Amino acid sequence: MTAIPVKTIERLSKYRRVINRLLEKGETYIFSHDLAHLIDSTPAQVRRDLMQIGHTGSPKKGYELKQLKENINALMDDSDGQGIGLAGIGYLGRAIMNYFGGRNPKLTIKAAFDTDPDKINRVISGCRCYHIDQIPEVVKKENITIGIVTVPSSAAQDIVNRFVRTGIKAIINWAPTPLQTPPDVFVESRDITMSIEKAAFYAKTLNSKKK
Amino acid sequence: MTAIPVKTIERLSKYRRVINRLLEKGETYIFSHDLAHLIDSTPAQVRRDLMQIGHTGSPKKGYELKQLKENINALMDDSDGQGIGLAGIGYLGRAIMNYFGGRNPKLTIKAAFDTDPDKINRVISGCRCYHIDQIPEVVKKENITIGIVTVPSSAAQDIVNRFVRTGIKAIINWAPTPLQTPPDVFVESRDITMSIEKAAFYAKTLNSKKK
DNA sequence: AAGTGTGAACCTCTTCACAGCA
DNA sequence: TGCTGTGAAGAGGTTCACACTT
Repeated sequence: MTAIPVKTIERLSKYRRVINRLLEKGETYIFSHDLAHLIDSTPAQVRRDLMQIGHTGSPKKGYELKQLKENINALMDDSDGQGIGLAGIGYLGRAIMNYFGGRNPKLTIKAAFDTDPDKINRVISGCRCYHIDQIPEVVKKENITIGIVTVPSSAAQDIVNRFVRTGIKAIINWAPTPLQTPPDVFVESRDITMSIEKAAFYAKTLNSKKK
Repeated sequence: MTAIPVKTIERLSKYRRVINRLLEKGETYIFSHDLAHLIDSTPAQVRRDLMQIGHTGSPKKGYELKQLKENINALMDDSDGQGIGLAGIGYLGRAIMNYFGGRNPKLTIKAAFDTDPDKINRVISGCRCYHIDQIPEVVKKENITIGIVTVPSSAAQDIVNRFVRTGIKAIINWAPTPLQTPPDVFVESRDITMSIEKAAFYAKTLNSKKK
């Protein structure tokens, strides 16, 4: 058996979100084409993804939602839960804290780090703030395994080095700069400038196509 | 000649950013392996990308930076400039306005839209705020061709419909919900939950690998 | 000698198409 | 009949490997 494709992992996160909504509404089964519609994908893609995680359905009723949710959880969640540490309490950091807080019971933002003395030791958006020098102790104490970087570009590499040194193995970087990390660290970069410039290019292209 | 791959467009945005920095430092030429290192890519990838846009270098000196910048601009920029409209003035909206303001001379956030009366007609992060009912007039007046959506999920589809109705052809969506759009509209979705859950999965996987 | 330009191989992911099943 | 499960084909993107250039 080969590893599950990255793109499938991404979609499993989306499936789970809509499945939770469906279960709350009292639904029990779903067909691949309906699930596909809800995450803006295709029926063949859904069937292929569920095949990857070994979930099977029936031609008559489709996929059983409760079981499917459990199968996705079993693959994606750590049974002990995982902590998240966020560095950089600006607008972007606060947006993420507000948005993500309490959304996933196995995944909690446990600590925010900054250098601004006005923020340290306060609780902002439900999250305790610490000085970045406290990263080693707090990461250990709170079982933090994921680091979020929302500091300015100039500070990003330093923060990442601190995270990596304490053993963090996955980083999400919103600073518009590439990072040096060891090969066994997963880095996801979300580059805002790049997104906007890409959209601008396609806006231009699509506009020039109209007759 | 076939179209330029999406991934190449993404990297061209990154090349341009580092080229601007190099030009400011007075550099004039660069080799593919050095440029690759700066955006965390490979020499073969750089040569392939520059081939796509018809830029050529010399074995002796590499690629001429000023000319390369101009070639990327010629492909990516609209000579008249393009306006951006942002809907949803929360933390995330402000983060984007602050970060992106003045960064690209051909690409300006011209207007922010919200429904909160306290924000309307004020200038926030250097950007004039309007009520969302004013989208049609402001989009026309300011030549807005790109829409950024940072409203809550429940409001996202309505905002997108308003943008699409005024002729906007490219949308960047930060709300964690799929959008219904006509096929000739480019949509880029930046799903924060998905990013974090993906990172959590790889954190778990990488941690269980250590002996 | 040390780089570029590029056909071809390779890899990853998506879609097709159809056998099998309830 | 209308779905699922899946081998095979296709599309898109990356890397290899080497002829060519200075």
